[in-house]
Amino acid sequence: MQNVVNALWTLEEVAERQPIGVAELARAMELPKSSVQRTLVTLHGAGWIRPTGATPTRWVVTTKALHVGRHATGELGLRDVALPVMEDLRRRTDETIHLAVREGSKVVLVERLETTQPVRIILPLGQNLSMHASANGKAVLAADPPEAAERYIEDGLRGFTGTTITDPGRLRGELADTRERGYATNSGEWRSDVSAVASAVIGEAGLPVASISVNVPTSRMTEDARPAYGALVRNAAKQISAALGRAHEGGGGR
Amino acid sequence: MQNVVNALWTLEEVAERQPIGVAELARAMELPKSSVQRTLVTLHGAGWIRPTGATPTRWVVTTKALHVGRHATGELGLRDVALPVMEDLRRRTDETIHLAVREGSKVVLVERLETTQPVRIILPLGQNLSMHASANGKAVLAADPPEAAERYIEDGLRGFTGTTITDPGRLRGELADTRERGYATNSGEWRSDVSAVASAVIGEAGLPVASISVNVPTSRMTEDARPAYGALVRNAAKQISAALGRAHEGGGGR
DNA sequence: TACAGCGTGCCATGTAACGGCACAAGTCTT
DNA sequence: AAGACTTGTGCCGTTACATGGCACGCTGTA
Repeated sequence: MQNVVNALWTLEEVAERQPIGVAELARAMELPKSSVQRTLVTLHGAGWIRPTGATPTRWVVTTKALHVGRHATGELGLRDVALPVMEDLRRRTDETIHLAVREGSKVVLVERLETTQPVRIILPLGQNLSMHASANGKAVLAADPPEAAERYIEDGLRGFTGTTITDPGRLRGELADTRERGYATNSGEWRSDVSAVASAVIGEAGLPVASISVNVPTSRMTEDARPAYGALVRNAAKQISAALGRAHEGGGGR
Repeated sequence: MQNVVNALWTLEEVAERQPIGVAELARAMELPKSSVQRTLVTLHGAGWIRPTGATPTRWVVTTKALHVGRHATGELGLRDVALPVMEDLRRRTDETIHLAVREGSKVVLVERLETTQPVRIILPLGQNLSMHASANGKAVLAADPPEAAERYIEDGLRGFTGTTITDPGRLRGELADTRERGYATNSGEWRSDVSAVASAVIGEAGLPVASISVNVPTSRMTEDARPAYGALVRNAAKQISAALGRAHEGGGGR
């Protein structure tokens, strides 16, 4: 099914480069122009992309992908279970709450509630989070079996800011601290002006399936606030984990 | 490219019914089991779905669709332009702000900022909004050329709550009021406990490309608040429209 | 005026998608 | 406890259909 793979690839490229035309896209993908053209028409027919209306024809993605993507919360019903807990957490902290799901060796942002306070950056849903330079990533890594964490560490730890942990030994220590405390921290290790605390959500298999975090501008993250937020986020994660387990026991499904 | 169409359809069905196995999916889609099986493996290879790990194999969608979908804001750079305005609007109102884009005869939620106040429902991104029973929809419809609105009206106006406008004449009057005021309203016409005011974002072609709204629990939407919020949302939409125009004039390109 | 870029459409070739079928493993029923 | 059902997976001959080179009409530029 090579053509399906090509079609999906084309879709991704359109999303990345939109608005874009046939010729430019074919050049970028190093594919015959007529093949790309046929694929674009097909994707349009299926409702995944649409022409902008301009001449020459430029293509952009539709919201079809969003429709599909909103189901991408990993565990069944994770969003429904997590949202009330996230709301409560935001009410108590008035800071930005993130929910990220584990996917292979990645952690992806799938839901968020924003603070009303002025804040520097708003991350788009679907954002990939670093495994070793984000609180959510470290929370998941700490809840993983040690072999999995080691495998990740061996791939190398990329630096983002001056405080990013790039030394394997220091990261191992940090993960041990995380396990002891019950929550992970991030002090401007990915973006220097963003700090956070996070705690992993444990699925029925005993493995981390998601993570919830409180995100705070580094300037507001005092040494008093950190453990307080940590305790809150730890309890929130525990609540969600318990609710997930119950959903599987009870007659939840259909 | 029938197989591509089938593959995309399969992806949608997996999203809708996840977690689901081959046999059940094949039955639901009335397609040969082996074809569905091959498609699932292909989608997995391309990274759009993944097995849950359970036996028998159940499939769920990955966050790939989210990655693609976050680019689906219609106009180039709409999100970047709109977010600061939305933040300002939320700061002034402390209510939930929605950004929706126009797509054919649909209006789809693509960005939101939540209030800190307790609220009934949080809509997921990608949610389809009604054209005649939501403030965002009516704002777009009012900014459309009259023929387009008439074409929509002729398809019939579905009722959702007791206050939904299902009479074509009343809707025409409402749209005229909207044009005069510069903002559309919704008084529990889709969900009885949600009211809103909205105003359309006009693209460079002079047509509505998006809409921004302030959403309030019906109990908090007093007769005093409505025009105040209306003026705010009208100005916000005007700001975004102007910024979009400028982006196209200036060297905003890459 | 000539040229180079664009999007679009055609068509003979040959690849690879199709789907019926069979099998192994597991689950519920009797 | 043993059959009668599921389930997911893999094979393989046939032929449908995806492929990509090519040519056309168009627009903006040199």
